[in-house]
Amino acid sequence: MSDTQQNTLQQDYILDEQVGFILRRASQRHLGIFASRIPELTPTQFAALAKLCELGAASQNELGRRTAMDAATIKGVIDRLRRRGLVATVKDANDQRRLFVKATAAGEELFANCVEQARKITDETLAPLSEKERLMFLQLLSKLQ
Amino acid sequence: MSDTQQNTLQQDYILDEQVGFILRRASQRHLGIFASRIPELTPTQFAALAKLCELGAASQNELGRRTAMDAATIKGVIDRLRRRGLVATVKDANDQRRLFVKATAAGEELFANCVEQARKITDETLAPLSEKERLMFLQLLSKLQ
DNA sequence: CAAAATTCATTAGTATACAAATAGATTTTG
DNA sequence: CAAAATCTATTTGTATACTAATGAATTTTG
Repeated sequence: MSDTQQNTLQQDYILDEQVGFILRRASQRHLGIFASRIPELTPTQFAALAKLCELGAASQNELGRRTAMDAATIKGVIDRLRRRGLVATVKDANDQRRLFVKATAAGEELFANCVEQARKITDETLAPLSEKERLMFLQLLSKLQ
Repeated sequence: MSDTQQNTLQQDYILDEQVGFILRRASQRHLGIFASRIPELTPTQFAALAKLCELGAASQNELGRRTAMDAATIKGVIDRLRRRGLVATVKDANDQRRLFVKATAAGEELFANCVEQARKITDETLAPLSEKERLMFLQLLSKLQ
């Protein structure tokens, strides 16, 4: 009876043990590491720039899809990168709907200068794990995408 | 020489393999699952309510600390929960700086009604993993908080 | 005890994130 | 080919998240 009552109020639901909560905390820690190592770009800005350097160029929405950002989000990210002269946009002549985006020389240079820190961000994020654990973790996390 | 040039431009940095990017994608997937199962609360609102039901009551900042939200964030979350009558706030008589927060009867009832779905959210998030993998994953993820 | 340091809550500003609606351009289809 | 469907980018609105600054209250310290 008292067990039933306790469950009605508390239900044995421990927030700190839920995967969503721990996922959020791990993300926060990672974002903190990122901000301390690459203060001039946010993780999403860096992702857009990195993917752009990887692809060469892409339409705005296509870039959003490749970096897991919806149309509204990628628009803001590209606007801010363009304002800083790190990317340039042109209307696609073949398809008037598309906005063609590419990294500028300054954007490519900034990306190149950040890559080393980006690798350290990955290392530092995974630092609490052994080499074996890192591989296992990345393998399991990848399944949850 | 061509190898050096390629590295200068591309640097072998594959965004999709970085832990931060995969972490963000896994979070996005989890948030989608959450929204589909508990549309009446955001994950942070649910976290605040759950922690409040777990603790009984707390000051606003204390609740923020317990749910990994900074002062500015928890303020917004509590404001929105209060507007909907799910929590109530009172000035702490013993410490005039503190704002005492507790769940209302409606808040406790909503939490109780959501707990079952919350468990399913955890299950669905981890569904791509076997039982063994889930334990391993949670153990490793917890180290990265 | 008084000054200094800390804590608490609030505010303003910036940056994701996503839903929903819109308008124009392109593709698909009947 | 014309209508329907889809795609692209934009806009609006809401909700985290964090930084930095502020003022009021409390605690610590010399």
